[in-house]
Amino acid sequence: MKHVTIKDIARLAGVSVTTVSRALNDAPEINPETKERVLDICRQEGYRTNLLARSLISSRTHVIGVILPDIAEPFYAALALHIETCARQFGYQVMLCGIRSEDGDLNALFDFLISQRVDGILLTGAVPGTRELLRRYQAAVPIVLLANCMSMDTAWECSSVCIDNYAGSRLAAQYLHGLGHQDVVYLGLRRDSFAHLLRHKGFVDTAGELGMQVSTVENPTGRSSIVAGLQLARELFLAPFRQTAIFAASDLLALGVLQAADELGVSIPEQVSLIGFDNIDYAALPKIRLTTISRRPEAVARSGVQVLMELINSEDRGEYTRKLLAPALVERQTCRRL
Amino acid sequence: MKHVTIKDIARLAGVSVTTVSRALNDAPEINPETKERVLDICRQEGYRTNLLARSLISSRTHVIGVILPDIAEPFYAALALHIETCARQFGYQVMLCGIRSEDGDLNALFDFLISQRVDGILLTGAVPGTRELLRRYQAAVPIVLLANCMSMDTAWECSSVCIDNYAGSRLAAQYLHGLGHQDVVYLGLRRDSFAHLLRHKGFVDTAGELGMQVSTVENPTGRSSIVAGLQLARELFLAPFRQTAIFAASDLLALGVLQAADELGVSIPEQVSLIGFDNIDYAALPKIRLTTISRRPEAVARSGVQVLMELINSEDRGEYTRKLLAPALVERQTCRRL
DNA sequence: CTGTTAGCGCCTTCAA
DNA sequence: TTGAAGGCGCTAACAG
Repeated sequence: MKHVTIKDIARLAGVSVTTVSRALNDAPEINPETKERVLDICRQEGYRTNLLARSLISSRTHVIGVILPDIAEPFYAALALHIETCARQFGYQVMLCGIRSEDGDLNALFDFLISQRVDGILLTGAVPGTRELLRRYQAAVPIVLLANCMSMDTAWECSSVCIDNYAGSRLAAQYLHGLGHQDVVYLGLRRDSFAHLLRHKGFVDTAGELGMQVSTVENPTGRSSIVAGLQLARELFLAPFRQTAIFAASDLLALGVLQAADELGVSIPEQVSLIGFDNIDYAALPKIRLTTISRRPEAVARSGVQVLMELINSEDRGEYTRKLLAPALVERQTCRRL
Repeated sequence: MKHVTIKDIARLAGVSVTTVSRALNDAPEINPETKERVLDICRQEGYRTNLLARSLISSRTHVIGVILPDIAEPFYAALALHIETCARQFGYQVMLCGIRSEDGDLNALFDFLISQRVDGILLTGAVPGTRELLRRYQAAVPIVLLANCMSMDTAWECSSVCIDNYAGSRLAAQYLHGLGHQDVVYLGLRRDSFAHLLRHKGFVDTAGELGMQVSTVENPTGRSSIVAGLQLARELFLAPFRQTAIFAASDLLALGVLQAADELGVSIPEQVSLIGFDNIDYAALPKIRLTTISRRPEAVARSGVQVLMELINSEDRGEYTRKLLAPALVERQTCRRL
């Protein structure tokens, strides 16, 4: 592919490359007529600025790198979509990078992005080894952590944006209490995840304040999947069961609960109310209609991009912004008033 | 952000930049010891090649642009994921660009990508104005159309990879016939979409050959959404209804059909069998379990990347590769044997 | 208003 | 085996 350069245009227009450059960047010191003539030739010849060359000088690429754990997961897909939309409003392009758990060589990915001279990086999800990554790369490129609640620990020297997991569960507890539920189960506690620990604490604390009984079912599988939810719920439903509501630690678990209920003839919400956490797209489906807590991907994305932009445009590093966003209750049809 | 350059390293190592360059690109003409010493200093100083500079010379960025209509649509999310995985195997990074229908200025997007000097572009989905785009940009950058069946028309001078929509419906018809269905409905024909026209033709042709009756319900809404499916199916179920199976032109329509059936007490598959088209993630959900035709995003992605790589590495343009991939039947629980 | 010169960071001749 | 010089396409001084 042969590309037309500023030099070609200069030759064709009979002017110097500087003049062409000025025309292109509408600089003030240029004769309007010359400018028009030059621009005409540019259009005619299909000239397109070589951004590589420009970035080489300005050391600004107007590209940010976005690292997602898995774009096929609906929450991250939504996040990606909104990041892109928002970044574009700032004149930025997104370079999207997925990491699969197997070959997850994040170091290589960071090296690549920095070599590519991206202006900043959005690292989403709670990736193992994040701290190490920050220590190694934060000096070389602005980084903002997204949807990673560990980063809210004051010991983490970094900027981050995350939904408030604690407040989310609080919301769920208050909602169930408002519907008259007194005896509920928290299904799917994962001790390996900081986010889940927070969710659990928020729920238990609030339920306690409101005088509700809560029994916790742990999820030992280490994954919040539909099958995990299915298994946990089966055990729950097969034993004598007095609780009136279930708070599932994630929507996928909740879907598993729905399936178990189906199998065992437990009707939701008539016999048991169910509320999830995440508000993944599936939750809105006709046959699902799951009441849940939204992690508000759009708000997280917008805020994350903003924080990153500020970081990019600020001179002094070493000052970090942290945002904890309020989650939102999405009421659908899996909870009923007692 | 101050970056270490090859020059800094040269100074620190007491050699010339050329030598450093040779060490970095493991060129043969260099003393192994010098090389080690230089590389040590590079590591120590956190040197990272400036790919902008390198690309400026090589005029290869090892980046491809991928344009998606909507990353939040499960099919395209899956496509993106696999494109990225596959491109990486070729040593390529992906620059992902979503286009929202509103501001869909594809010309600007193409200009940007070309300015960014991406080595090639994957344009996915059936975007209006594709022909015009090809005419304008194909000379400047290798382009491959993905999941756009219009491009299979021989009048289109371009490379493309697409699932065989005709064969997909054929599969559906044969499957229903095999189960003993003789009288079926094709639900959701959209005359504005070439893909849908093909799906319809494939179904009707095959049904005819097999001696089945097929009645077609058109979808006038112009969108294959859940609500569209819901409305069409309501009308269908409320009138006297003798058919034993429904082929929905897309999975979203099928989800609408499921909801209508639920509402009106029609049980699937006991009273009516249902088969969709797409195999979106939702289709596999516990409470859905929709039998459908897969568009095989992984295969489409892999093939598309391959074709693009060949195009990038070949000298002569003007020769186009087209691939029509075979779809696959995904049997779940919404069809029954008569 | 316009052109000349220099340089961004790197690679590639060509000489030493 | 090493280095010096030139240039990729562009912008930014500084003269004219």
